[in-house]
Amino acid sequence: MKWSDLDESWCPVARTLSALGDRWTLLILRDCLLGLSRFDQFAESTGATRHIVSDRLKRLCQLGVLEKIAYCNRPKRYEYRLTEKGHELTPALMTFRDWGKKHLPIRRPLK
Amino acid sequence: MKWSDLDESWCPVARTLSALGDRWTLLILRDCLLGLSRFDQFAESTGATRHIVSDRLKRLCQLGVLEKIAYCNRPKRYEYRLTEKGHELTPALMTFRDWGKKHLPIRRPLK
DNA sequence: ACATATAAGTTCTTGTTTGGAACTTTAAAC
DNA sequence: GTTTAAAGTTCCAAACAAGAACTTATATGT
Repeated sequence: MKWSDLDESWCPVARTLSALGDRWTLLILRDCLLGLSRFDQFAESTGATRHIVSDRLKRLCQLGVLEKIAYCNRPKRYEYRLTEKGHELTPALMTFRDWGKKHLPIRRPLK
Repeated sequence: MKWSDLDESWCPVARTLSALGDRWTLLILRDCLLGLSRFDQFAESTGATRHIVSDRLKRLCQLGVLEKIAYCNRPKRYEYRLTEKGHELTPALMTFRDWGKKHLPIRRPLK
């Protein structure tokens, strides 16, 4: 079964993961919660390639999780903002944050 | 940047997603919460290939999110159970469940 | 006027991951 | 001794990702 076919699943978790559960997408949403909103910021902050950032932002807008807003007209420049729908995912990211803090500590190289 | 390099990120969300945030992994954890525990059950329920199920179960055990327990000795057969560490991810899956129910309704074909 | 800079992408090539089906192993059941 | 079952592994083709270079539109400095 292809991943994208999960959007027709009876299970709401599967449908959500089909939409958001690939690599990078949730990381871009983390950035939005941290206040980032521009293409180059997402690319730098996440480390994803520009190609991926472009693809994920497009899909998040189609889903209504983000909205694309012109913040400058000449030249045309856009930023991306979480919608209410997008904000409703915050608790999941909080859970991942807490879980990571607790169970995946950074291994700092000893000096 | 490669996805797996995120495990060294300063950000706990990124570290968690590096561990669990690929396709299928969270879906296997959903199955565990629904009470499934065996290889073939995961393969059938998620729709992932056996190859992927094998890989993800291995990694979830290494992470300590699941534990592999023999439930039969001759022939050797194993099942997978959520650890306490694994159970702590439940709130994230609940959020995805609620979000999917609310925002991604199933489009049933009209008869 | 001309070169440089900036933001938001797109394109190209190469390498990695996934999807689907078939095969393997161990042992019980018919 | 053939079939069944669970839990994997192996193989190949197709889809996806990584990294770098290129594009477009405009503003800024010299």
